[in-house]
Amino acid sequence: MSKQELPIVDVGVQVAAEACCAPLVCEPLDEAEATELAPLFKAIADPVRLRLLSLIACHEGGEACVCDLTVAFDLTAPTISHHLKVLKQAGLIDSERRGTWVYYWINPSVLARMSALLSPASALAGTPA
Amino acid sequence: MSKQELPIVDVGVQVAAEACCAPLVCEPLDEAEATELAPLFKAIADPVRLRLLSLIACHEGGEACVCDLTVAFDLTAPTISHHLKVLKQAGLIDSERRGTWVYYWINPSVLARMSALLSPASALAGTPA
DNA sequence: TCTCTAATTTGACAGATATCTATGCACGAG
DNA sequence: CTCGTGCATAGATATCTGTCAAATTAGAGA
Repeated sequence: MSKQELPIVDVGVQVAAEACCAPLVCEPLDEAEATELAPLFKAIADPVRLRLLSLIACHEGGEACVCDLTVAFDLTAPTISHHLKVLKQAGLIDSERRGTWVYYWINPSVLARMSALLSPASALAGTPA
Repeated sequence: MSKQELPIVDVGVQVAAEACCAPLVCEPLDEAEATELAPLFKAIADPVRLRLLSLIACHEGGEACVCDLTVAFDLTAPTISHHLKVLKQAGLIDSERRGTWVYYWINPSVLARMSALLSPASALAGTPA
């Protein structure tokens, strides 16, 4: 109990980096990493963009036309376009124009990186390496 | 500096089952789910809060005192307090006062849920269908 | 060419957010 | 009880964000 009373000030705890993208729970994020990662989460920190991402990912062929996406919302086309731009600038999706339509698909590696960062504290509980 | 000892702690372990919510890529999110999930990502969509979460998760004992956290930033105490409140209201962390100090620890199950949602687009990445 | 449709860009505006200073509250020590 | 410290809240403000209407760009077809 007395142990918990003491303010063991030891913030500089740098637990030897080893893994390429260590989960949040394994090693403290430095300022640079946090600054780089936060915009990724900001990009999906919106209900519309979360659904857009999901709709694109689940769409047949792994890609979706803007017209497919727009009809799923009660929002105007410019607004959908804006959200797609945010997702694209974050690197979460990419797009290509084919004739009249523009198609979007997700970038799985970025999503995987984000997932890994949040991955279970379980790794900490029992992982050897 | 060569701290190798891992703080293998048991932080209120209650890892959510993986099957609780389908990944983004398996099934389109409906509006209600998106509205519920977006705030979780919004909570970590900030460099300061990402680092706070990481610092707390990595801290010895799985919990950290506010005083430990404040010194890691060039921000005032009220600002840190504000960010901790945002994280807590999102359900990502919890806290308790013990004597003079207030301690924060992360809620692994919420983090696990978020990770699972973004989890491997692998299904999608390899499906030419 | 001219016109129609798909999608983006621009400009504007209400609402949210990050930060600070000043203040208040809850402890523990005298 | 009084004082000092750790932390939270309140209020103020500058900036960012989501949305729409209007204008613009790009391609298809007559």
